[in-house]
Amino acid sequence: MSQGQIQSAPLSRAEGKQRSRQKLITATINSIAKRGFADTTLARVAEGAGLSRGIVNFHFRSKDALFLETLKFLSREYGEHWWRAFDDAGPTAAEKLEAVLMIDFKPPISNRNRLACWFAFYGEAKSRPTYMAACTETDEVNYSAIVDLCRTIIEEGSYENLDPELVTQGLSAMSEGLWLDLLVSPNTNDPEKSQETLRTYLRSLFPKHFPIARCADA
Amino acid sequence: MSQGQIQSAPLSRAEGKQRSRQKLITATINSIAKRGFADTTLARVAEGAGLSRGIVNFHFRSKDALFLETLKFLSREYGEHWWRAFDDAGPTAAEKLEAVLMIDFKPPISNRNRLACWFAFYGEAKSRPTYMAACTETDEVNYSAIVDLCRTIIEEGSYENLDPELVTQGLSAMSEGLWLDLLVSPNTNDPEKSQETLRTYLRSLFPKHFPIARCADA
Amino acid sequence: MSQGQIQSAPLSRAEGKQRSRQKLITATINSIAKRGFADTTLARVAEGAGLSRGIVNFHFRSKDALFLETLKFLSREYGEHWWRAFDDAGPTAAEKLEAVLMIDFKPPISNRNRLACWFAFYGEAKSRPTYMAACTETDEVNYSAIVDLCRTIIEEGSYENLDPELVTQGLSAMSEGLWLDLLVSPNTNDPEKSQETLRTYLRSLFPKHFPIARCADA
Amino acid sequence: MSQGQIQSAPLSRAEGKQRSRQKLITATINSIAKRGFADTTLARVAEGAGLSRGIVNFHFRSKDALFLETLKFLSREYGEHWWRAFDDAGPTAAEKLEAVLMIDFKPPISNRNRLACWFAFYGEAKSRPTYMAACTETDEVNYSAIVDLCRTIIEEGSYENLDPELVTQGLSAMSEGLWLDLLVSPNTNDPEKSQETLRTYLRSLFPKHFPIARCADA
DNA sequence: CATGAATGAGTCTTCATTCAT
DNA sequence: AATGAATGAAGACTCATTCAT
Repeated sequence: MSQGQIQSAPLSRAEGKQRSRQKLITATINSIAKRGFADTTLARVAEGAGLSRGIVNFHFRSKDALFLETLKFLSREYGEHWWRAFDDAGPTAAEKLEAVLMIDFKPPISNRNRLACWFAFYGEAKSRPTYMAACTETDEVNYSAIVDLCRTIIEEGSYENLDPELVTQGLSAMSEGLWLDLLVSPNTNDPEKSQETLRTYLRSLFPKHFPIARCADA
Repeated sequence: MSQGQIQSAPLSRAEGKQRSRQKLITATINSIAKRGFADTTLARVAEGAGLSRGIVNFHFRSKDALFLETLKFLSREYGEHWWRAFDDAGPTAAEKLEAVLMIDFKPPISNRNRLACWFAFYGEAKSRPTYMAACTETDEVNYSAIVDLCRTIIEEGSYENLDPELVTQGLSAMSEGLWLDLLVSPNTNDPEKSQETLRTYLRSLFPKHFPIARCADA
Repeated sequence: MSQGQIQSAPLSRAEGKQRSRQKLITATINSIAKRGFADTTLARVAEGAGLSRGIVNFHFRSKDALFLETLKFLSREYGEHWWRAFDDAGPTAAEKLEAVLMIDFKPPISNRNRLACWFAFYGEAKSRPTYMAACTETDEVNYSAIVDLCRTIIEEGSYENLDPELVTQGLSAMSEGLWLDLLVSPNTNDPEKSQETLRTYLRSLFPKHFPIARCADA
Repeated sequence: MSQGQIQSAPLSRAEGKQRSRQKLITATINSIAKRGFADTTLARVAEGAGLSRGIVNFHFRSKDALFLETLKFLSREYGEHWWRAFDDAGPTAAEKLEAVLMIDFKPPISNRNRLACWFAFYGEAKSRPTYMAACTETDEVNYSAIVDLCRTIIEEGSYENLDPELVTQGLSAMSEGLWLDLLVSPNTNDPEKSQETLRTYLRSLFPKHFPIARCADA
C-alpha cells in the first residue's frame, strides 16, 4: 500500500502465504453468507479467493479446519472491537455498558455476511461442539465484564431486586435475538432500530443512568 | 378418523401413509439435532424412521421438500402451543403476555432437539429464504398479538415513553437469545433461569403489572 | 445361458447383487494385472465390470475392502483347486505330492492375470500386513499337508538326512519363484518348463518315487 | 575420495548433488518398504531424505524416473555383491555356486527393506515392463554364469539326467521364493533357515560335491 | 543449488434420486 | 405402498509438477 515508489508488491514468502490464508477465510465468510454452510464447497471458496482448487488443503488441513479458523477469526475480530469500544468509551460503567452493547450493531460487526456466518455456526452448535468451544473463552470474558458493569451500575443507582447476572443474560440474549431479526427479517429491521430496542431495556432497568432525554438525540 | 369402528391395527392406507410421513419428519428433526444440517442424509433419516432407503423420495418430492415440511411442522406445532397458552391463560393482558412468553421454555417447545433444529434452519436463513418464508406468517400473527398485549398493558399502567413495538421486539429477541444460550451453553443455562431472566425484564418494564412479590411463588 | 425358452434372466435381487459383486472382483483382477496396483482406480474397475462409477462403494465398503475381497477370492479359489487336485490324485503320497505341485502351473491357477495379482499383493505385503493375513490360514493348511506327504515319502523310501519341513519349504519356494519367472520373463518361460524344473527337484530328492523313466511321457 | 586434501566439509557441487541423489534413493527404498509403492509420495520421500519438497523433480525428471533409478541402484548393488562373492569364493565351481547362492541371504542383500522393494517392483512387473527391463541384463549375466557352474559340476560328477538350465532355474526360483517367505512370514523364517533349505537341494542334486558331512559345520 | 507456495488433474467416496421388483 | 440395487453427479482431498524467490 504505502510501499512508495519502486515495487508495488515484493511481499516476502511468509507474507504472501499469510495473505492467501486470509483471502481464503474472507472468501469462506462470504460463501457461507451467500450459499449457506452446506453449499459452501472448497472449490467455491477457492474461486471466491481467486486461488486454485487444491489450495485450501495446503493452507488448512481440511475443510473442517478452514471452518474452525474462520470461526476463530470472527471471534477474535469481535473480541478486538468489543474491547476497543470498552476502552474508548467514557469512564463510567454506564457509558462503557452502552458502548459495548451498541457495537453489535455497528460495522463491521453488524455486517450481514458476518451475521449469517455466526448463525450458520450456531446452527451446527449442537452437532459440532468443537465449533462453539473455539469461541467460548472470549465470550465468557466479555460476559463477566458486563456482569461487573451491571453490578457497579446497580450499586450506584441502588436499584432494588436486580440480579447483575440475570440482567446481563437478558442483555446478551436480546442482542443475539436482535441479530437474528436483522438476519431473518432485514426488511422490517435495521441496526438503528435494534439499538433503540436495546436502549428501551436499558432505560427500564436503570432509569437513573439512562434517562429518557438521553436518547432523544441518539 | 373416519375409520370403520373397532379394529385399531389395520389402518387405512391414508393413515399408514400419514404415519410414515410423520415418522420421517420426526426422524429428520432428530437427525438435524444430532448430526447437523449438512450431515443429515436421506439414508440416515430413513434409517432413523425404521424405513427403507428410497422411501423419502416417495413421500416427499425431494430432500428439500422434506426439510421444508419439517420446518412447517415445527412452525405449526409452535403456533398451536402458543395459542393454547394464550387462550388458557387468565383474562388479563399481563397474564396472557407472561403465559405466551413462558411456553418457549416449557416442553415440548424447549426440547433441545427442536431448538437445534430451529437454529439449523436459521443458519440457512440468508441463503435459503424459502425456509424462513415458510414460517413467517405464523410469526407475524403472534408478533402482532404481543404488540397488542403490550399496548394494552402500557395503557393500563400509563407507562410513559414505552413503544409497544420496541418492547415487543425486545421481548421476542430476548426469547430467541435465551434459546440460543440453552443450545450453546446447556451446562450454564436451563429453562428455569431463562424464564427468570425474562421476568426480570417484564418487572422492569411493567412494575405495576409484574410486582416483585409476584415471582416469589413462581 | 441354458435358461431355455421363456425368460432369459429373471434373477432374484439377491442373485443380481451377488453377480455384480463377482463382476467387480473379476474386473479388479484384470485391472491389477493390466495396470498394476497403483493405477487400478475404482472408476476403471467399474468400467471393466460394465457398471456405474459409484457402485463399488455400494457393494464393498471401500477400495481397500474390494482389494481384500479380491485377494480372498483368489485365495479361496486356489485352495479349492488345490484340494480337488489332492483328492483326485492317485492314493500314494508321491502321486498326491506331484498333483498338488503341478496345479500351480495349470489353468486357471497359472493364468497370468492371476499371477500378476498375487505378486501385486505380495508387493504390498510388508506395508499392509492385513492383506497377507487374509490368506495365511489357507496357506498354512496346504503347507502342513505337504509336510505330511513328504514325511510319508521319506519314510517309505528311507531317504536319509532329509528334513520334511525343509524339503517342503524348498518345494513351495521353488513354485513361487517359478511363478515369478512366468510373470517377469514370459518369453523364456512357460508352465511346461516350470513343471519340468519342479520334477527335476523331485527326482533328485526322491529318486525311488520319481524315477527318470517316469517323466519321459509327461 | 579424490577430494582436495584437508577439508572434509565443503564438498564440491557435483559431490553435494550426488549425495542428495543417493539420499533420495535410500529414502525411496525405505518408503516403499514401509508404506508400499502406492503410498510412497515424493513429499514423503523428500521428508525421509531431510530435503525440501520440490527437490525430487530437480534431481530426477519425474517420480517414475526416481523409481527407475532406485531399481537400477538395487540391481547394480546386487550385481556387485554377487560378483564379489563369485570372485572371493574358492576356485572350484561348487564353492562358487554355493557362495553366490548364499549371498541372497546375507546383508545387505537380505535386508528386509530391500526385499520389500524388490517385490514391490515385481508387483508392477506386468504393468510396467520398463521396470523389469532395467535389471534384466544383470540378471541374465548372473543366470548364465550359474548355468556354467552347474554344467561344470554336472560334468565333474557325471551326474546323469540333469539339465544345467533346469537346475539353474530351480535354484534361482527357490532363492526368490525363499525371499518371498522371508518377506511374507518373517516370524517363521530367517536367512539361516533359507540357506539350509537351499543346501538341502544342493545336496540332493550334487551329493558328491555337497556331502552331508559338509554342512555339519556350516 | 535449493525452497516451498501454488496449481490442477485425478481419485475415493458420499448421496439424492430413479426404477424394476 | 414399499424395497433396495443401481446410477451418476459432485465434493473433499492428494499429489506430481512447476516456478518465482
